[in-house]
Amino acid sequence: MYTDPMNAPRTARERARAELTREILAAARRQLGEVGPSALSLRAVARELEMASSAIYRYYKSRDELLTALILEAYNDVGDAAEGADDPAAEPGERWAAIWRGVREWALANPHEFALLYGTPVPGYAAPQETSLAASRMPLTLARVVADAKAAGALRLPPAPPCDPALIALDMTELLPETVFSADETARVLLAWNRLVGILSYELHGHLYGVTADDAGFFDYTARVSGAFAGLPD
Amino acid sequence: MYTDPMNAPRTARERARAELTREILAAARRQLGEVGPSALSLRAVARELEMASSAIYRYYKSRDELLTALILEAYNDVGDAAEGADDPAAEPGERWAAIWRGVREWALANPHEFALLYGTPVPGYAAPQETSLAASRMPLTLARVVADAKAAGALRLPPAPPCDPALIALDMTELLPETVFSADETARVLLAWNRLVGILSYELHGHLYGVTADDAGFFDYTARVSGAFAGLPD
DNA sequence: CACAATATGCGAACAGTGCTCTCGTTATGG
DNA sequence: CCATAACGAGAGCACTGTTCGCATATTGTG
Repeated sequence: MYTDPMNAPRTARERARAELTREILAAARRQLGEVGPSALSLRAVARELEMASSAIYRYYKSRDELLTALILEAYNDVGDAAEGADDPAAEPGERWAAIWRGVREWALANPHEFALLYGTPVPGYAAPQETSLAASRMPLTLARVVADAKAAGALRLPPAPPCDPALIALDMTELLPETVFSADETARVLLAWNRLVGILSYELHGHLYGVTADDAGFFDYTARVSGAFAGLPD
Repeated sequence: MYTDPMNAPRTARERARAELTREILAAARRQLGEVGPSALSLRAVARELEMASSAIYRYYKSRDELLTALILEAYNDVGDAAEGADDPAAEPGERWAAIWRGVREWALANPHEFALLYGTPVPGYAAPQETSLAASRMPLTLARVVADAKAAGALRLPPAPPCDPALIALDMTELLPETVFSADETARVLLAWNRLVGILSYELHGHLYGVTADDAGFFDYTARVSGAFAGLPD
């Protein structure tokens, strides 16, 4: 966790507050890993920390705010997993597959966090700006592979129905300044991102039961298909 | 609702029981449409029906069982939407797009039901046999378009990484006896089904905010891309 | 240093929830 | 006709998120 030196806690009280805020989040996260988002109980978190349940409200205004903090953390976690799995020196196809596998491993190890991010949204959550930035880290890691391949002149887009530029609002050039993406390329990357999350949702939520015989293998196949569609060579 | 004539209610009590069972489900569904799965309250359902909350338990053993009944109903609903949107006499591409649009309209009109089916699973979910049959209706509608195109010799599979047959457990021939699907074709249909659900999840859960400029248009584009990948002509 | 302002922790309380159990009442089948 | 089974109602249990008032501890300031 990065601490802004300008806003560093100066008094003992502020220091204790920062620490307890993190401890509450950590306890909530432990509980989340065990019981899932819908069963996350503020009172149980308070019990684990041996404090009154009402004291939690000095640090988080509501259960939803605590969940939002967990969401932010989880977005950064999956972003870390994606970026950590990427080896920029490798071949595009290998980079792509490694990122996909990295995200899958994170999702299998943290299914409740994954559900928190990509499953049914919790009742009254309103994604703040900070969240959308963290949320973009994982898909950006995918996009970077495509961008690098394009910069190297290695992008090979297989034929497919074209995407009307008017359908896309996202300006990829803002996020990856050194590359210019066409609407078609942007759309293909978006679909790859959606595919990665979609296939993991299916696997984690049991929709592939009796359908696939080898989930890991089918996942790798899906990664290859998506990579090829996004224009990665071989 | 189909009533088995062999198990038709014979006594007044059985008749009342069947009716009340349906009324409870209907009230639960009304409530589901308003507040979503996680906030569905058994007691509120009982209030709406002006009965004691404990009386509900004579008809559904638990809240989860009531939710399971709602899941079954929702699977059949989306199956109805898909089948109802399909015009077997139309061109494959048109059939495909119509089914996709039909499912999207259902999902937009019933977001909580959609979340119930394809979002985070509720606590103790145990999908009975009946559920998986109902769940297969929508994807089967997609598969039928591909099967018919193949039977007409119109299937044009664009090049893509091959799918190892060992990865697939589903035997499509069991579901569509008149056509023989290769593992590759089966995989492509599976991915199309996953794509349809995935893109709708993104749209409904707000993951496309600031990304797409025209959700309906992007959805149609996604349908075309998926149809082409599944081998539908034009 | 003294003091007012503020931050914090606690316990009680409120309105909910799912669910169980008991207890009369009512309908059913032998 | 009567024992049995089903049923509805209500009380109660163990929870939940959240609010409120009160006591205590820590501040910045006069």
